[in-house]
Amino acid sequence: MQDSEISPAERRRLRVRGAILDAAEKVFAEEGEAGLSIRRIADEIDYSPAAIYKYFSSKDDLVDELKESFFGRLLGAVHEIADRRDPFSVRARRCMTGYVRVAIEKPHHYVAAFSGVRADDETSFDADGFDGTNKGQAFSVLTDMVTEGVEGGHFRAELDPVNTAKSVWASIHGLAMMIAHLPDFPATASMPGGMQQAEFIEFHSDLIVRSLEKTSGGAA
Amino acid sequence: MQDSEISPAERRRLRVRGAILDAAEKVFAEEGEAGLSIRRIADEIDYSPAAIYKYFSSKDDLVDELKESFFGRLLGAVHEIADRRDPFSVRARRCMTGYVRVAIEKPHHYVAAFSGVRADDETSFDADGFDGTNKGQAFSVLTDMVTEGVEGGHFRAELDPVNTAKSVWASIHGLAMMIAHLPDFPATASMPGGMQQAEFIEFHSDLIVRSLEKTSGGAA
DNA sequence: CAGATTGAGTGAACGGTGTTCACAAATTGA
DNA sequence: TCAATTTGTGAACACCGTTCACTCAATCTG
Repeated sequence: MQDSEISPAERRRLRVRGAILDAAEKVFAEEGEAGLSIRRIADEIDYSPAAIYKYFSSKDDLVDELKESFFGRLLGAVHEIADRRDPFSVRARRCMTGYVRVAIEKPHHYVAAFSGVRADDETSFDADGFDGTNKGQAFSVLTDMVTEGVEGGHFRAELDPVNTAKSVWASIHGLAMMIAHLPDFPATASMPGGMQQAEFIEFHSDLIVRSLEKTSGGAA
Repeated sequence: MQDSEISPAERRRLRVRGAILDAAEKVFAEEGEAGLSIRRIADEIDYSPAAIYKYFSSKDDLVDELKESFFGRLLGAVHEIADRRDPFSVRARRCMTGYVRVAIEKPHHYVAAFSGVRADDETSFDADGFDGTNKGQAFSVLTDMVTEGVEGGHFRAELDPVNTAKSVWASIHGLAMMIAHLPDFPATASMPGGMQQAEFIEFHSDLIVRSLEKTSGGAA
């Protein structure tokens, strides 16, 4: 593993490429996709707009890389939670709350990550990791969790892991989107004892897990 | 109710305004917000781009009207379902399936309707209709439904209507967004007995209702 | 009816966007 | 040292939303 493997030219190239991505990331996080322009990035790194096209074939390409890397971080967070040795029921809940929490840390990223998926010809949703994309892997974490829940007797036996995982994902995705778009979605404004954001995320996750569990009964 | 109330000039103005909205609606439905430009609309109705600014103060204004009208239709559909005299449990499920079904009829509209909400300073989510917007009303339908479910003994008594309605809304919103972005989200591609879209929407709605119900138990 | 006033519609322009292209400068390889 | 490849640039193209001075037709008023 000698770093003399890559020439100084390549290293310099990677550094500039990184600087472009960093500048883009910064602007994107603060002002979203709308505020991000090639000329703005160029300004930020003191290059001419045209220079960026020596590193990225189009703005979409550049933005796609931002999205993928964000999704990677999101996936990492969920994985990290899923791998913990907590009891299943708390682990399942934490997967969901963790997903939402990380997702809304960068609202613009999360929203954008789902905005331009039209291009994907075949994002097949099979049971296993398949298509190496981060999105695919995030999904397989969910199917694994459902399978474990069913096999461990926590979840209803008739639940199909793939469809159930999709439903669960849709539900937490919905909350993440809601909060990303209207940040004070959970805050029940005029209600004195209203829920804080964190509390609401837990409430929502709890409802989802409940919908899968065998025993429910309102144990007041 | 004599139509001589409005002058021919006003009528003509309304007709042109309508033509602009119709043209915009058509382009928007087919190509989304990205494909919609003032010049494109102007072309479509054989006017100059500048003419449109005699009817709308900005493109955002125009698009906002498209969104609001779409949300109105969505609200109408859900209301219509909520008012039916079906047994509660099927009515509750139909509210959700209906919402998703109508939402994804015009994916671009639905996505856009949630995209630019940042401006709303105070979309307070109280228990009642409040803020006359369509969004607000759609929400109140949900709180009413939860309240009815709790009072009727179908739902767990400890559920707070406002928070529960928000959670339910987030869940169905998530599915609608998923399908809007990746249309074959439910289709389990490589799985032979995979679910069709309609079937999956019902599955998802069923899971949501189950999370609220008192009795669950896996009655296989 | 004549004249003044309002409003609709226009073409041209401004500043912004993503992107391309011919060209200069610098770095690399022989 | 000379050739070749790559990096960076400035100017341009086509598009965007928007504005503004302008024309022309319809309307209201005396």
